[in-house]
Amino acid sequence: MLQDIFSDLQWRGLVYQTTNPESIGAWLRERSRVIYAGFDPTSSSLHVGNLMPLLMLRRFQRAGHRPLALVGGATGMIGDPSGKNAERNLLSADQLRANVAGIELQLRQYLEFSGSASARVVNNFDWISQFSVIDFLRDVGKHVTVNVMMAKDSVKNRLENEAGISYTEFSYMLLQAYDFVHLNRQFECEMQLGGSDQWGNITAGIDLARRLNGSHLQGMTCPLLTKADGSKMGKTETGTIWLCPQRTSPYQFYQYWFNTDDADVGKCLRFLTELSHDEIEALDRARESVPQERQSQRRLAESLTGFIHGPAGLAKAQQAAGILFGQEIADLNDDDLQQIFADVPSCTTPRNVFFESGLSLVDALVLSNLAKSKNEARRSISDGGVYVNNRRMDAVDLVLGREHLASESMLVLRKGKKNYALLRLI
RNA sequence: GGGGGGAUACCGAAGCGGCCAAACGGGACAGACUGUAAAUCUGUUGGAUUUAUCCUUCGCAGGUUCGAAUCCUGCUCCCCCCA
Repeated sequence: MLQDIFSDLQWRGLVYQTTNPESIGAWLRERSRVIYAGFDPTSSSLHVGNLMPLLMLRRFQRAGHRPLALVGGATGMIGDPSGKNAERNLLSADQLRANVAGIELQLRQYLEFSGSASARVVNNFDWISQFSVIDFLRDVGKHVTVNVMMAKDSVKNRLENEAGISYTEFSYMLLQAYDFVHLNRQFECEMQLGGSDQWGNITAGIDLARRLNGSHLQGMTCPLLTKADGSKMGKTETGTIWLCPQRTSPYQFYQYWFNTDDADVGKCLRFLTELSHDEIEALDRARESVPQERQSQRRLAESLTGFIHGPAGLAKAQQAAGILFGQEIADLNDDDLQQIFADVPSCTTPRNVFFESGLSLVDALVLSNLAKSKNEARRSISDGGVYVNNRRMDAVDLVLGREHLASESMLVLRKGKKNYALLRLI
């Protein structure tokens, strides 16, 4: 059951460059194709920058094609010069192995591995490591002229740059080109996807496959996911937004998308969700008429968090969002609180003293570093800026006791809108 | 080497014997408003406290004085001009 995926991709603005733009839609409708996209093991987790190719593979899979996710265990040892203006540091073999393992695990989680269009994850180390230098130079290198390689943007930019390009990174393109040839032979893979910076590598693969296999392969690139101000999506002042919950909690992930600028959210909905055209257009209109409701951002955050962290992760993120934005905290247990406030600093106080004589709110604020001095703590309280379990406390002489606990052994202090601290009894 | 100017709180900057914990501006922190935005408005901005008071702070160390950020002596550092 093939769906017309190409016109959907065009509608979403996801088609940047393709081989044979006028016939590729028909080519895709003809029969189920095997389609590949590569993932660099530069880290042990995928990040927001990998979402585009990952989601592209999923879209093709849903439309009835078979996705092939390639982890660059071999190419990662070399370093892709595309889109980089400086030579990369080489990763150690151990580091790389760990990264490959982490990424494979994630890919398995996000693609479908059963049914007629079941996905496959491959590692190019498996075939590239089999090559001897002589074989590689004779069988692959002989078919590519340096003239063509130097004309590719990824190389040209670096030749013009005074930092130059090492022979190692210069060779990268040949490895990726050979991957396509190999996947074509072994899995009948006929199409490669990538970001717009991958066009040179993709076409190199297509050329090589024509010479070595006599086959006519296809390529397609997506636009890069950038914000209206030109900066990259998926980075914050505090760093990269990762897909693994250990590095970026589902809550942080949800918040990242929820805070998307109005100017960017329409593009994100098209690029990163599988919502219907009707729904996306309805959200566009809602953003015009009732921007304050932030429907688009909410839907985007829900869709992506649900996809990456599952329904349970989404529910936790939403619960955390509600609580961190002022909902009163009650009837929770230690585990829930710990989850929600995972990123919030905590402090401790002895249980027996707390139960016997209590702890003054002023002392608690100083203890938790929410206030630098008792004076400052008092000031904040009388300003109305201090909350316990999200309920405003305006009595300067308040003493905290058993009745203020939010769960078995914790209570939540807050100063101002967003400064939280967890107080735990030990 | 000679002459002149300066060092004040998070930053800039006023104060030049008591009314100085120190004007004003920025920043920061709260509150209101708002769309988890921006702008705006209000309050706070050395420490302790029973909010009245005490303690510490105006480059460093001494001194004069009932009283010093303010006057005197020495020291350290910075800037400018002349050689």
